[in-house]
Amino acid sequence: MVTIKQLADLCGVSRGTVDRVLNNRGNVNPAKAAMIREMAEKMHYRPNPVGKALTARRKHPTVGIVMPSEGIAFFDDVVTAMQHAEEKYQLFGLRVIWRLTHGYDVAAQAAIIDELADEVNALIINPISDPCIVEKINACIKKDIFVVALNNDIEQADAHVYVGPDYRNGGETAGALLQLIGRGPYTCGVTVGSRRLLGHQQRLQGFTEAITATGENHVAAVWEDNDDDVQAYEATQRMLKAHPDINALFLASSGGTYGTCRAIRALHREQDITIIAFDNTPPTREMVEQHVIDAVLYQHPHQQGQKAMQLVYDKLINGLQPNRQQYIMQNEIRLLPNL
Amino acid sequence: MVTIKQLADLCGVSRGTVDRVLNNRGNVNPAKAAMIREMAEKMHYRPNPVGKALTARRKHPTVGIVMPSEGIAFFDDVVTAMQHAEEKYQLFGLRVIWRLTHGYDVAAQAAIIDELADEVNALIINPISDPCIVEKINACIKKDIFVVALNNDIEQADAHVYVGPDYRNGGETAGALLQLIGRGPYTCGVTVGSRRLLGHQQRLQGFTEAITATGENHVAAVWEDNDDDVQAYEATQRMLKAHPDINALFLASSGGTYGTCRAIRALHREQDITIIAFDNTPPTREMVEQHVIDAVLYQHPHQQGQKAMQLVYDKLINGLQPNRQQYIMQNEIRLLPNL
DNA sequence: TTGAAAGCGATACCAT
DNA sequence: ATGGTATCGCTTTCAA
Repeated sequence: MVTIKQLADLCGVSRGTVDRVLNNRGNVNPAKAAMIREMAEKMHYRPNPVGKALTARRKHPTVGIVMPSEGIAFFDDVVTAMQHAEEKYQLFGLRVIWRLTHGYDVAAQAAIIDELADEVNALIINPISDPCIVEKINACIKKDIFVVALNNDIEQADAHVYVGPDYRNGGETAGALLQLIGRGPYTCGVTVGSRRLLGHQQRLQGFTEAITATGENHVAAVWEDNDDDVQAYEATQRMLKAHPDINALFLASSGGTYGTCRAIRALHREQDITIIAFDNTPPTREMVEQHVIDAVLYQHPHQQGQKAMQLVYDKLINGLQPNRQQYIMQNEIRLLPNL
Repeated sequence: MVTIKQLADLCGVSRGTVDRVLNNRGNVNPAKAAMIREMAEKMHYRPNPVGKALTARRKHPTVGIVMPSEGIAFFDDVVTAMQHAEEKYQLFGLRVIWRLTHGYDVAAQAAIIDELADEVNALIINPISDPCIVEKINACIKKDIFVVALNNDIEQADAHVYVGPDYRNGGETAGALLQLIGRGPYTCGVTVGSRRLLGHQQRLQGFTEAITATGENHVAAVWEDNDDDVQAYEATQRMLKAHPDINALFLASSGGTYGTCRAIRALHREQDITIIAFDNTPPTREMVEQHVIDAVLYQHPHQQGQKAMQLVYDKLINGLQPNRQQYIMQNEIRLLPNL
């Protein structure tokens, strides 16, 4: 483990010069710079993260967290994990600015990004899929802000990291499980939050392909609940009357799960409809306990929050780059005992 | 974030004195010591982990890893995760001594512990359940070695941390899944590595209770495979001939899974026997792809290794205590798409 | 018993 | 363009 001091001695220069070279701060004789770089390479120099951490505080390492998490049970768990991480990492000098909002409002999120852009060195954001937001985020990245997209990726954005689920695989997994349960042939209903939500569409695609592969199942209806329990309740009632032969439901939505299940119970269909839903939230758990929901797909909310914070900590405090561009959480199947 | 220097100034003493008090090194006027302690409390002093890390290297922080992992596919993943962690943490000055052995030999493991006891500050060990080992480990703990029991807890041991699965819950989860699959009533066969393996017994108990709760299923036979594919192959052939009505298998063993599945195929019973096995290892995966195994219980080998190393790093390098005594991994249900 | 000072590794600033 | 020095928080050693 060679240090910057040893490197300086080996090269016959001062630590300051080595530091300037290795961090591209300029003002160094090109020939000398080349020599130092070569020596660093040869000696396998790696900056010691502890030394970096000690000086990092001067930059007031700060991360902004932007999540429309209020009222979304799944995000509560993500946020809780990030709060735990904050507690731990603040001992290391990391500061956190929270911007938790209610609902998806492009203008509001854009304003928050603008506001934070001058105060933070890193940004953890659940971005709304909108060109305006993408643009703002690209501006942040240009300003050398380290950006982590959480739970929803930003397709056209510059260099950043994604932490979140593989939506398509969630649908495929649900489809495989439904077939394993073996109460088919299935006539399926699928709920999504909104047709505009890319992730939910991907779940639907994965699910449809999985269950139709054998030719004996099909998706009879897809409806939106706008992540709202009342809308979900009414839509479910309506759709089940229109499609009385539906015998399986895939709840690709997150917010309306409870409303959907209440509708099923009201129609006394919980016995003959197999239901797979997402996320181990209190209402979902209740419906599993009451044997309305048969299985839950779990997307590691805690891991998502923790990983996002850890990436920021490693970058800002220890000067360590992430070793991937995407951190994809597994879709886990959970039943009552392992919920 | 008050520092030791600020504390010293507040108390009108030197940093050295504060350090002696807070680390109980003695040689301090009792009245002064009490005053300093009080002030530290009042100011919510928490030692800065970065400062600790910077000086930790003088103690040559070293962890010994003792695992009978050779030839056990599941442990390969645990070890791989620990190797990745080693790579990262060695930048922080952590040193690792590996002692990976083949097979469970009490005398051999005891000898390794003795050998390491003088060289390490921490020990990550997959302990053999044996009084002799427990005694050795307790001796380590008395010597202030930080002990992490990995994948198998040491019941009668002194203060230590456990990282690993909840075996009983693994059985319960398998039982719940089998019932959800709904090809019952089930006549079950169960394989364990050995009757002496506590974890496998707990899986069996959890499984049995789960499937017999409704009264329509039962466990017809339990056999050992000693984690050996050939033994597993023969035992399975024998048991399925003795119990031709078996229509479900719970492979609570780890090592013999492939042998068991080969026997099933040789008997052409893969269509009518539902099989649940543990661990996403290459042979298991192959049997899932060939539709011999219906579902796999995944025990987060990677997380297990990573968490064990992280606990050691936090303790030795940052001076942070673990915040739990047990880190229990979830039992996850995996099918082909999310394997 | 106590204080003063050096050192860990990287960085920032000031003087040259 | 370059070197020297102080700094971050904590530990350890040496001197008093």
